[in-house]
Amino acid sequence: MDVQEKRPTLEQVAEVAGTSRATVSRVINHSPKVSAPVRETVERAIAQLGYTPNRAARSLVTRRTNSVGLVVAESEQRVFGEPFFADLVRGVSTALDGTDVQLVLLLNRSDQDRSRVQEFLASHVDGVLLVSSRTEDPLIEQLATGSIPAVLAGRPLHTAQLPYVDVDNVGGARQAVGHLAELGCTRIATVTGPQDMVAGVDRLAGYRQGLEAAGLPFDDELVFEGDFGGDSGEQGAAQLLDRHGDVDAIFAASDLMAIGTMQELKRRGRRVPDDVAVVGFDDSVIATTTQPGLSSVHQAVGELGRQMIERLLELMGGSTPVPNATILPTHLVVRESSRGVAEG
Amino acid sequence: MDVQEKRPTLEQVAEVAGTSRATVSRVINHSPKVSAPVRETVERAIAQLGYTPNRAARSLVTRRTNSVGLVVAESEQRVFGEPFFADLVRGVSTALDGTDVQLVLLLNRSDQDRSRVQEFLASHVDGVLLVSSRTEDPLIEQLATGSIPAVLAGRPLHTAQLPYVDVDNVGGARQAVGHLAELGCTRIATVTGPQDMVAGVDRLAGYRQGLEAAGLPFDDELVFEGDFGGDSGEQGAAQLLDRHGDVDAIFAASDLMAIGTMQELKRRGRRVPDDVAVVGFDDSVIATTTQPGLSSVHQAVGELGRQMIERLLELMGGSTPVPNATILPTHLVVRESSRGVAEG
DNA sequence: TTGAAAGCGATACCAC
DNA sequence: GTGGTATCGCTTTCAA
Repeated sequence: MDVQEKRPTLEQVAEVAGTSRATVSRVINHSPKVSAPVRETVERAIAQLGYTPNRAARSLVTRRTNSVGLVVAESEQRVFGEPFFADLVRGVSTALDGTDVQLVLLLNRSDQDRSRVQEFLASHVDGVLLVSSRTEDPLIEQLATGSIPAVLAGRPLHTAQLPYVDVDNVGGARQAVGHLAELGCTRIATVTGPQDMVAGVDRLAGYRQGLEAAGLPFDDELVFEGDFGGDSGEQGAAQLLDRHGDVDAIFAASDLMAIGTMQELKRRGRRVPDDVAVVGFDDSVIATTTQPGLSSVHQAVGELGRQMIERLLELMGGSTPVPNATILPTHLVVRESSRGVAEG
Repeated sequence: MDVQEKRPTLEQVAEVAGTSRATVSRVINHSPKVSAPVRETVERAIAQLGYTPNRAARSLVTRRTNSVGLVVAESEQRVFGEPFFADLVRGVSTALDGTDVQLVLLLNRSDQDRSRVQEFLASHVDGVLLVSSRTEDPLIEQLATGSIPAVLAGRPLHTAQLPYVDVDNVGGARQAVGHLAELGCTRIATVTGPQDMVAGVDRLAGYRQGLEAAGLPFDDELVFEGDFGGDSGEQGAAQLLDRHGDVDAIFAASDLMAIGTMQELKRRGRRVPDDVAVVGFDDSVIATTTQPGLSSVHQAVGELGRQMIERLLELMGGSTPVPNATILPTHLVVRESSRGVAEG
């Protein structure tokens, strides 16, 4: 019934070490005000008893929990589709290694949950990492006005009240389009992401910039708004080709959409890359499993997690919460779906 | 600098309600020994002040943390590859909804970490979910002898000391092979998983059972041991075909290996499914993105997580830890990679 | 049924 | 430097 083993307390360590609680506490917290010999004695006692501090007792007085919450808007297909989530967690977890800060996971599904989550956060974690691309998420606003340190994954669309870390969506998309242009493509279409998500908006912006840089005109009709899912890729390709049969390249804002695109192209007898070159975004595992291999923009998701923790720990350490941004570089990985078009 | 807002305490609630701490505590903990009118007054006061109990203080006296740890052996390609991890977390998280038990994530990478992790678990969580297919993981042994409730994801190979939840790997594999046999295939090879992981062992066992049920002979030479990764699928297919050119079906113990297999087949000019039918295991997203679509054994990973939490909460509630097993059904999802072989 | 009071195990302030 | 001690917010006897 009883969950915990009887663990030694500060008191007992003190007794063994022949000193006081206070001193033992100082040793544990690496206070400089302890003489070397005493410290040594205490450390021996600690080792001997296998003492570890009771977190609850400590939290009670310090008013800190030594844990950070990773809050994920459960609705996020983008987050849960593909290795994104696993990579993020891995990055965060890696960065937390050796800090004795623990990671608490919170998925808030419904909007009803929000107040519960919010309440929980306020009293049970020292900091928050928020993953929510729904640009209007009220939680963002609440965190911004609240007193608890928070860092966002991804640029918030409206508020810039909170520090955030994001990958260079614009740059990645621009690079992808530039690459297609260099290949000699002149009718470059795009299946873009939802325009109420920043990643969708930014990748579209990058697409425009890429066209501009290549001296190609922007054409509304060459844009299809998908939802990052595979089906919307198929629909997108279908619609784009119906509208403009001369499309010779498609930039899809996600790998899943890119794959959908390639499937539709195949269905229509268009060869990839010979007739239509395709580039995706994410560089997920599946990009390597397609036939032909999918060129894609790589984003360092693990690094994203690592950087978020770094920022957060800074804030928790007392840095003034200047809303600042960290943008991680993205780069294009070229595979067969966009290779040898010009050459071939 | 200060992380916490000034939150109301029991004391304050008591004052507002015109009663004592003790009574308020009873109300909060749903003790029956409180008169209706008093209870009502107290509840009003709680609502008015927006009171929520301080977890640390509570833990300190109850010696329970109200949190469970999800421990994942970081090395697990199988766990982090593909949606497995995300699905599992989602399932666990769903099951925890409304329990006020929080989920703490622990990835232990190196073996050195293990003692740290072990120590942490002992003092900071009320229960443990362990995901580790390394059959000899010492953590299993330690948890089995320890006093903290634990549930395993997947059948442990040697010890049956702990309750576990697993998917029906054997049945799924058997079904896959049976399906291939029904299609008329008679030389059914397999690219199996590592034989030091239970999932690998069980899926191979299922393969054998499937052959037997179909009246087909088992042949060592038709078995290649992969590592669940895509590359090993390619190697496997290559080696199997080199050994036996007449292979007319391949059952791969993971989707990634199945895809590798299909790539190698294509490279050799073997058509799927016409020349060689292929079935994978996992039924992950990528199974739907291949050309042709990959038939695969579906496993309910989310349900796995849900069931694990259910077991764990039972144990934490005081059930005697009878090492028992829960096996979740798997089922085959047929797609093009194994369709119309007999018919066509 | 209700209230007073004794801890739970740490931290941190205050003397020495 | 070191030791005593009040304190954190809650649960839980023990009396009343």
